[in-house]
Amino acid sequence: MTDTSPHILVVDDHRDIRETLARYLIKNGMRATTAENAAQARKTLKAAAIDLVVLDIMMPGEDGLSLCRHLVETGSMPVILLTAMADDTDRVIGLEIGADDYVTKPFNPRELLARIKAVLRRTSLAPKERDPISQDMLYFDGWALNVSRRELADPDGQEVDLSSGEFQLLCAFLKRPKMVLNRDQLMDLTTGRSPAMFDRSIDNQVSRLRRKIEADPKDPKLIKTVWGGGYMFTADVKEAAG
Amino acid sequence: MTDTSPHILVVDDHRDIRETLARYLIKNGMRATTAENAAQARKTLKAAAIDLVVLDIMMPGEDGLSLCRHLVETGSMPVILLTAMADDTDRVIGLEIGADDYVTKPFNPRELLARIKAVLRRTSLAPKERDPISQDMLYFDGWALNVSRRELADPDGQEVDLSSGEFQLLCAFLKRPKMVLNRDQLMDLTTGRSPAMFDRSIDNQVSRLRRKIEADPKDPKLIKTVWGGGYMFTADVKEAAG
DNA sequence: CGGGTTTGTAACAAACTGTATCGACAGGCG
DNA sequence: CGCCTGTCGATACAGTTTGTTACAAACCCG
Repeated sequence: MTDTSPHILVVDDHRDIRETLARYLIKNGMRATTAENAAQARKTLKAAAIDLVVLDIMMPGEDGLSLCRHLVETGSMPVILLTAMADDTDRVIGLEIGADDYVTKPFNPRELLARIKAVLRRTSLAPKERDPISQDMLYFDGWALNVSRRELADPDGQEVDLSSGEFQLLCAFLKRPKMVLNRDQLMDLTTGRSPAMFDRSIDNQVSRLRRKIEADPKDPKLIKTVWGGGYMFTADVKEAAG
Repeated sequence: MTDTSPHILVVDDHRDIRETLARYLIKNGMRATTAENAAQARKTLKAAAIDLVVLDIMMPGEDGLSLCRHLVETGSMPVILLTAMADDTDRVIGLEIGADDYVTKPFNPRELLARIKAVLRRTSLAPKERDPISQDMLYFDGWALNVSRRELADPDGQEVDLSSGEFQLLCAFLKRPKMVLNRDQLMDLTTGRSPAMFDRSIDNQVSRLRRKIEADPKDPKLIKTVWGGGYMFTADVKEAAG
């Protein structure tokens, strides 16, 4: 699918995981090398032309995190992290130090393959032409929004589907928390279109969004209605750029 | 609709146009003052607290363009240009010197009102919080794409409707002209999602886009198919940031 | 408390987009 | 040259998304 088959380095201390994954990658037209700890990985990185590293951050000995940090800081080596469980702290740390993506164990090999392809795809585009990847996370009231992946996770880590419009509306709110936004402004921030005369579409989107993120849509805590003024997002928002 | 009604200065040498427009604006809850030439406009700007200027660039005496240039360069006074006819050169010049928007005569007052509101809306957001307005135009083979407005105009100046997906696909092509993009890359550049296994959705979008922008969709000149590789946009692309 | 305005949301319709399918066509190979 | 295989174009169709409409409820204000 790519011109020359990409070479992936799989770093994990579980033998079966790394071997199985390597075989799967090879079966799908890629080259794969494995390493069982950070030291071994460093050697391989010097010896071979690796295109991307898949790395478990929880390993004995030198921590995977520090290796990842090293890779990210030194060069432009793409890194995909494996994190045990959907543990929020790990996830956050991984993205904050600049990993290109992460996958939680136990992972679906097909999904990991897709993410590997996606990262290679992005890095294969000339840096000048590449879009700035705003791999940033936004947190509010226990929720986590991965902007680049367009994924929203509730406080329990459960994923919640958002339509395109709902996602844009939520982004608009999160970028301007605690600020009253009238319907025209929201229209501008989401669709960019000029609002029609008697346009209730924003109201509808707000209603639909509330149904998904409010504990009790009848008594909204996050998206407050400002009578005669518009809407306001009231929760604190914390952001973490990738 | 806004806290304090905005004050608009209408500058046009046609008496009926400026009077009618001023009345219309007042009827819709705004304040309006008129001026029939650039000199008069300058006086009014010094005397009153104007929020936005609607300016005809084709006026006898001091040219509207130079006044516009002055306003844009000195302060943060929003300007909406009135341009006679859908004349491409005028349109380009107006945006290049940094006008916030333009409307072509003969114009629909409702549309102008909507654009005034839109510009005020944007400038009312705190500068720090404001999104960078990428008021940029992309030109290719006689076509003009206004990215911020999401409007596409064909070589005759006729507007062509694009769906959200078609617009994103076209943007992806225009940002990377003369470059073969495979389906995975295009998927990444448009929806951002991981592509499904046997996904023909990109093919469909390409087909739909071709129907709209190719003179003969059966024999595409702009979006070439690269057999086994993907698609490539072949025309020259010129961009103009606003 | 009554009238007018604004908001919530259910129901509907239109538009958009992905999937499935078939036929056409390019390339590989004998 | 002719067949075969993988890829592409086009159509039809279905699921989702989204704007409009309508009506009830909430709200402000006198």
